[in-house]
Amino acid sequence: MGVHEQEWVVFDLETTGLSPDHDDIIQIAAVRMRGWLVLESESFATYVNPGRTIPPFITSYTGIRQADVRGAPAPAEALGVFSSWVGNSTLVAHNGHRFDMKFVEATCRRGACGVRPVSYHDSLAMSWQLWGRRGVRHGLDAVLGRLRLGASGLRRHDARGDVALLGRAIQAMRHELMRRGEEPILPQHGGMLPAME
DNA sequence: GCTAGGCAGGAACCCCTCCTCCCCT
Repeated sequence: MGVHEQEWVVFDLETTGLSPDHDDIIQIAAVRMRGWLVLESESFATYVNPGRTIPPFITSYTGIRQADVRGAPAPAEALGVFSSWVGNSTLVAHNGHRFDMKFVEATCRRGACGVRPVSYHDSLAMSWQLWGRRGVRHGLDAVLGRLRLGASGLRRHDARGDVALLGRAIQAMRHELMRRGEEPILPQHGGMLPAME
């Protein structure tokens, strides 16, 4: 299967903080892409109950309140549901190599769940390829700005808004690379998700 | 975009350790 037909799941996590070891997931959102097109109708979103108080800074940053996660599944359980939704697709996240997948793996470890291998890409690689690694910002806001992609009603730092924007950014970056006559180079990493039930 | 933590990757160097950069919430 060539990269063009490949099916991807673009995903994003909101958490109680930056440390995979000391913080927990509070929201998971994802959208499917096929042939470099975002399939808006095939999306996934859930709040996650971290089993503790969400720091005020995180509530102001993400808009996620304690009441939003009350009654939501625990982190390992939510990841299990997500894993089933992902199926055999390859995951993609922005800075996923150093952030999102670390949280996924730490959550699997803490939840002592059975795991399965999964492949993933980090969309930072596309930004590096397009604009050069050094001396250029590659955060999602910087990428969206360079691509002239506005938020258009989507809320940044809500995982649902972020995956919709990241999907569009990936589409636009691919378009920009093709315009230059380049194929996107996306290194494939190996990670894990909870085993599918 | 305030705050904190630490990987990954490179440099220097021959195997590690140190260092710096940058991104995520």
